[in-house]
Amino acid sequence: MLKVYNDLTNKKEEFIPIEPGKVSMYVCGMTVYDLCHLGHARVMVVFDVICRYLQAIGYKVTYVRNITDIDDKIINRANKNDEPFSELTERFIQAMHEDEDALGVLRPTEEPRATTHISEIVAMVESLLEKGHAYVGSNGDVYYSVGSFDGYGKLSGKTIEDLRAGERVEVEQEKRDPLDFVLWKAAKPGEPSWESPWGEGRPGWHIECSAMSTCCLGDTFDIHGGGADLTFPHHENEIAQSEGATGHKFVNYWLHNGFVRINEEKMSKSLGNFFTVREILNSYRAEEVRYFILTSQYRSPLNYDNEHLDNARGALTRFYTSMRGLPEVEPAGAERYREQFTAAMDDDFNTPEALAAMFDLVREINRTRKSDESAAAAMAAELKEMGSVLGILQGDVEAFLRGEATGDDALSDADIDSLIQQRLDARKQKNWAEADRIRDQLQEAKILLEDGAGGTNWRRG
RNA sequence: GGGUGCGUAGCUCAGUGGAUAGAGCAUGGGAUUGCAGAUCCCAUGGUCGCCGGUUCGAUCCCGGUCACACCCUCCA
Repeated sequence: MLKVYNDLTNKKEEFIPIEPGKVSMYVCGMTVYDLCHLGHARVMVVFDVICRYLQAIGYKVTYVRNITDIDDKIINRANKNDEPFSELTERFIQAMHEDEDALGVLRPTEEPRATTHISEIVAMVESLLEKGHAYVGSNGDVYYSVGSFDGYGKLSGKTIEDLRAGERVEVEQEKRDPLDFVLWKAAKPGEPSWESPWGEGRPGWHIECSAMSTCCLGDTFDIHGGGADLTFPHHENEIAQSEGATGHKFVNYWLHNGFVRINEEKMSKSLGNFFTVREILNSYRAEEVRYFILTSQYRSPLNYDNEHLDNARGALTRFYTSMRGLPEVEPAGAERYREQFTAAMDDDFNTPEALAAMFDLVREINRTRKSDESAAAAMAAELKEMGSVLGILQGDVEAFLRGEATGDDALSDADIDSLIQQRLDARKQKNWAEADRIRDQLQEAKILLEDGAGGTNWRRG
């Protein structure tokens, strides 16, 4: 039985979809004015794994993740670059897709963009106006009237009084209440804009998610996800908008992932202490980054540290080493580990615990392979299948362990094979000094040799 | 100040109302190896933040307290 931690109730709850066998899920995606950083990667990987697991246990998942392709930051960046905003966003959408692909993140079912859903957004704003949840300011902005919505604060656990007490924003003159937020922003001269009943303008940030999620998944859907910083105000406002407009419950389960931290500080664009996915992929393999993300439960903070990425390499090496040299056969023989794995994932997608189950299986494979290679191979196939739910261990075993030659003076595979052959000859003659010299020489080049019963394996360390 | 979490092995993290609290890495020993590596076995290592309550029994539930993080402003 799958249980998920629901931020709406602050409890772990049994997951019951609206429609048996199907799951509708919406995740707040990127604002595309810059490259993805590790925080974005975490959202992508976490919800990718959630989606994969839901599919693995038999659900047909409709996974929608939006792209915010119009907002202040985009306009500012485009102005700074002196280019049309749409060129900027196209470029970073493409970059985002490249990063996702690199990280093995499966594409969502749909990736709606704000600029292609203006009519749905306008329709929702109109509906909110009709129902008395919104008003038009004299400057042409349309605002949501927070006080008109009874349930405001139910997701973030705040009350309107608390919010007033913590008020830190300059009051905008047009707003009737400082807590009100903009639904439709009137265009200033030269800004990109769309027609609306209230004049030329563009959507506010919160309304696009309400409009697009409702449009793609219906008034009520199963799961809404995103980073923890979106809980308030973004998701709170989405609830107010959607429930205000449709009169129906918006979302049954709210899931938020924790932050990536670096040096005990939140990694964020405003602090400028972020690593882009690309930078990290210069030093580490995508699978290592993915593994690193999965070593913590999705709601917990994730501390960035090179040492942790190095550990990821070690752990994956252990996984791949257990599969090395075994034939590809039908999975079998790992029932108890599979149960352990499923129990972990059923418990709010507990990937660290799921990985522990896989480590237990690795030991079992290594124990078994000495006496019964075909049984070990079947278990290795089980391991690979579990890995597929997490999006790891799908690569070629030898390719992973041997890695890629880097640098101009790096040895080619052929060079290495030739040196290994020379060493084998030396060993046959019990010329240990020469054998060890070759091994040390290879080790200088980060090539580690492993003598076994079936010959000598090598890997890059 | 308000909200939401969290505090478990040296590090990163799991877990549980009850018998010796687990994993990976790290450390020590053994097996294997020409030596190593990989692997297996064993071991070291935790007063489960602190105080109190409920209970036959709490690390786990409840209350309080301290520390930390995030949110209350754009942010994944």
